[in-house]
Amino acid sequence: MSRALLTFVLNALIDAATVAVMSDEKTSAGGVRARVRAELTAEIKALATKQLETEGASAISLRAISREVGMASSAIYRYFASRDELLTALIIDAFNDLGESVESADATYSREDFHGRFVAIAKAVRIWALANPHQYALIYGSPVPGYSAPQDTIDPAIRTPVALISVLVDAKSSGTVRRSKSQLAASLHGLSEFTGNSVAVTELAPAVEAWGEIFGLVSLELFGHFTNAIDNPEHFFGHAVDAMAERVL
Amino acid sequence: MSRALLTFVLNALIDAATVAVMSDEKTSAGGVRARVRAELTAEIKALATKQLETEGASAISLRAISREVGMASSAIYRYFASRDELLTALIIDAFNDLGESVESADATYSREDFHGRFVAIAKAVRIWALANPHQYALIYGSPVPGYSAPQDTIDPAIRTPVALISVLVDAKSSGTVRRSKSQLAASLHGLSEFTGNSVAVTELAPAVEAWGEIFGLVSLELFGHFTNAIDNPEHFFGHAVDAMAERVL
DNA sequence: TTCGAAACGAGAGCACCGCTCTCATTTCGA
DNA sequence: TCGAAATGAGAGCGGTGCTCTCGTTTCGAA
Repeated sequence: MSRALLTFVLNALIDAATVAVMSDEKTSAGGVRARVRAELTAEIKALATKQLETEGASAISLRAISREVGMASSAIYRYFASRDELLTALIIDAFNDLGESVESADATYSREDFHGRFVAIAKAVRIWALANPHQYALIYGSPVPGYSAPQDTIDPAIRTPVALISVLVDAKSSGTVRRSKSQLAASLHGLSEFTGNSVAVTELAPAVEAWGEIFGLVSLELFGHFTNAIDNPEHFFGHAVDAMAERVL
Repeated sequence: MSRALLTFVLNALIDAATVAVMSDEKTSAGGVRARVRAELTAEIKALATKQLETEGASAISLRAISREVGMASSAIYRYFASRDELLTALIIDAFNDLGESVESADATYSREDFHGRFVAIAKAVRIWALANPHQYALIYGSPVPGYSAPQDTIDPAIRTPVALISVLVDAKSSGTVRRSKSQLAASLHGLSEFTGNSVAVTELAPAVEAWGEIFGLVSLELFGHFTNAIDNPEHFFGHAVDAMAERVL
């Protein structure tokens, strides 16, 4: 059930990944030129990633990259039409990287160990965020002013919340799950349909709340809002995640 | 009890607000020059705020402001030593603005209506965030690369979480509050001391979790991570906040 | 195999940006 | 009164994203 869900999402985003970066894809054929173009595109992205990891997103400069790659600043625009497009590529990579970490953490637990899977996923998010703070800020921090997420980013983006909901779907298919008391039909209808209606809206609510709390706690810690307030964030996060799992499952 | 706590914090941040913006305060005396300097400083900040609200933080440009205020681009640096310093001033303003909204929402409920106060505070955060998205992103979004919050910002920053905890402190002083099961002494010791040890660490945990969830849900909604997932964020948020209040109080 | 179209790289240039330095002028306070 | 401090203007430095043009290279279809 959730396996099918996951595979569906995975396929979707593998498709998205192989799509060309420029608006009009020029990487179609397998000529020599196409290969060197792919290599250069990858090199540009790698340099941008290095800049991101060391100096942060705002330090990513197309001119600096063009200098490092050894070509004129104007030539870079043959590969990425704008700085925003480069940023979008990095965002997709970051979402996928986080998603992979989360999925492999999930995979280390028995499919029936719902509590273990839930906790593992949550902790994987935090660990990844601490290890890749700038990437985390890039995907979960404030979006740039007029930035509206391109279609290509949404499949990678939902990978992590989908992993979390999959645990719920699996738990639902092999037992009972807690359900919140309120009526939420109006709010979570779409999400319930996403699970093939296998999870009712009332059962979904605590999971969405938990996702909000996971994201909130990680962000608060990473962005420095817990300094001088919480002495041992890892310890506290572990406790909180435990409590969430009990609430959700 | 919490009243004292609040007044303490309030006084601290009023002090902070009257402190001069430049590192070496030049606004000491009451001469004509001092007055015009204060006016100009305010005008610069107002223009920056306008830019922030319309175009976002990244669009704030000292040169553009100097143009609008009608002076040379270099002269602006007599009032704010750097773009970062201007940003910091806006951050402090935003924290205080949010704090005021939260506190006045809190004040509309009877001091003994802990549930009502809790819900009101949480909803005030969301309402303010939706009304001031760029300000919210400025204070709760990704911090700029090497940005470490100046001392002046922390008092305004804790205003909102303090309001939330104050509800807990008040509830504690006039009844019982739920306590989480785990041992958290190592993590929340400092925060407990902040409440004058009137709230035990085990009682504090759900409140911090709730703060994380409030912040997480608002951020996810505001930054667009709920699009196509949650049909009625307001409705859902209301439900979630209710659940939180029951958990905390 | 030829040849035109597409892709490419370089260079110059535009309009910005944050920030610094110098220099003349104004204001203030001892 | 007079010197020191505060202020504003201007020029300038080094950087940014992005565009346009102009040769050159490569590719694929005729």
